[in-house]
Amino acid sequence: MTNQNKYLGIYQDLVTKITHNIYETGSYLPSETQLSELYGSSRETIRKALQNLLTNGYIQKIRGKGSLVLDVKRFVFPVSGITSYKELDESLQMESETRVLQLVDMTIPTGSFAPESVVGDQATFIERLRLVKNEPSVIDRDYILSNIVPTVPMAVAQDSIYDYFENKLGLEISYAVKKITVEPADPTVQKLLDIPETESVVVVRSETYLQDSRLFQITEAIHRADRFSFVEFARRIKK
Amino acid sequence: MTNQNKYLGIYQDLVTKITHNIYETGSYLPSETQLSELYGSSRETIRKALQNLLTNGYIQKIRGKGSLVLDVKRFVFPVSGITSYKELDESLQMESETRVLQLVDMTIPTGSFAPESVVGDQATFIERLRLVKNEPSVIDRDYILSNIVPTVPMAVAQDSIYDYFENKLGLEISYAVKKITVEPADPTVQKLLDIPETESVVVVRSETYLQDSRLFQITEAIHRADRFSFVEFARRIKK
DNA sequence: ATAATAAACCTGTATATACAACATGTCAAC
DNA sequence: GTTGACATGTTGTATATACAGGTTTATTAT
Repeated sequence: MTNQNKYLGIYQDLVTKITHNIYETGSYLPSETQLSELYGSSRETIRKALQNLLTNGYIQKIRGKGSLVLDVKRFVFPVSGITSYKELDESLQMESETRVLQLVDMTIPTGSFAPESVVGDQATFIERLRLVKNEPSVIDRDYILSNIVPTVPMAVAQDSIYDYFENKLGLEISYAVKKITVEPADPTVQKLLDIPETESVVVVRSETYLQDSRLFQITEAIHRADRFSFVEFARRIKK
Repeated sequence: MTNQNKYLGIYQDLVTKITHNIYETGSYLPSETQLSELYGSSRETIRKALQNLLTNGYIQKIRGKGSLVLDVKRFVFPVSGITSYKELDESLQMESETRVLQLVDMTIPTGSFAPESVVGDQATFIERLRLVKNEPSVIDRDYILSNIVPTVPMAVAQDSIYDYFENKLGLEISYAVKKITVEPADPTVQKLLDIPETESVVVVRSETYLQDSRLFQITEAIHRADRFSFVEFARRIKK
């Protein structure tokens, strides 16, 4: 339970304190030296934790003043980051339901949304329909590469595949590349999402990689356009 | 010209070497100690530069092995990060043209896309049409708050407002919150973007802040859905 | 030959120190 | 009263050291 990493533990503690309004929006965190005394660590360790808060949009550091708590996390993060549906569901309490439509082992065919590099590879294909407040909202289609995850139990597809990967299999999910486009809905999608003809859908295609940079999951998420909302926090890179 | 910050200079040097394939995709960067010798710096300074490469998706660090150069930046970044249209245009050479439709001083009205907190404030309103390959693609609507930027010359609106803000006015643009939705196009938009009725558009609304956390720009970018593409690089946050 | 061990190299974490740069309040000089 | 100099507290940068933990290669023992 206790975290291995000091600075990650401090980061998480600060996040919960910010989200629980113990440190309020618009106010400043204790100074780095104060925090280092509070947590019994060096200032550098505190700075690593704060760096994490910074890149995730929790604070803005202002030289000579301190770390300002931002009012940004009030936003909801429907697609941003790498967050599983289960985690979103829990954090937003959005009354969602998941229906597993397909769960089959197959070789990845050409012409699918998967990249060329994995065509012909063995994978578990999962198709799921997500309903929010009993309304169909998203179709999730996943290829899980079998050389990394040999088999995906039905109960896992119904529940949370990320929890299974990380906590049962010990995989370290690290990063993903996501591409968002707007496309016309094909008849299958129209029917599943209960939308009229000519209606467009938002398609989020992503490739997810492990800590050692092995590709292990390819996903296509098809959203009803009227229910789609994506919030991004971005920092400007100095030139 | 010479950068003040050692680690930022190293970061930029590594970025250009990666984008110019001096360090090739799939290969490893020199080790941290080697880099520190190369750049005449301490290992910690190198690590700060690498941390920047990591969060921006250029490399993946693998413990015991090294910093792997990722094949991710091949993607195009049409909306991601805080990048001005001018910068995108230059980096992608996308043959774009900008037409300034409006440039007026006004007070921000209620019912606009700007948040409540700035309604009634003085601002410069800029409306621009972006054409790519002579096709209308995006409508940009900006409120630039007058208490920070008193006036925006026409030539600047035509060229690059970010360059003006940063290099002429010395403003430090720091972060932005962006929200992406899909909405039906109103008749004005339909006409400007030359799209049929019932067609949807992608709307990116953003608030941009300075280093001291003052809000200074509110933007609404309306994209033709068929030309819209958004690529995100995301890292998973450990729980 | 094979397997275990050791060495060498890599990144990850934690600490300590020093100084630069910015913000703010205090106090003296004018 | 205003200004200016200074002290203090804050974050930013750069350096150095030590050890933990993972990877690879070489060596040694069997």
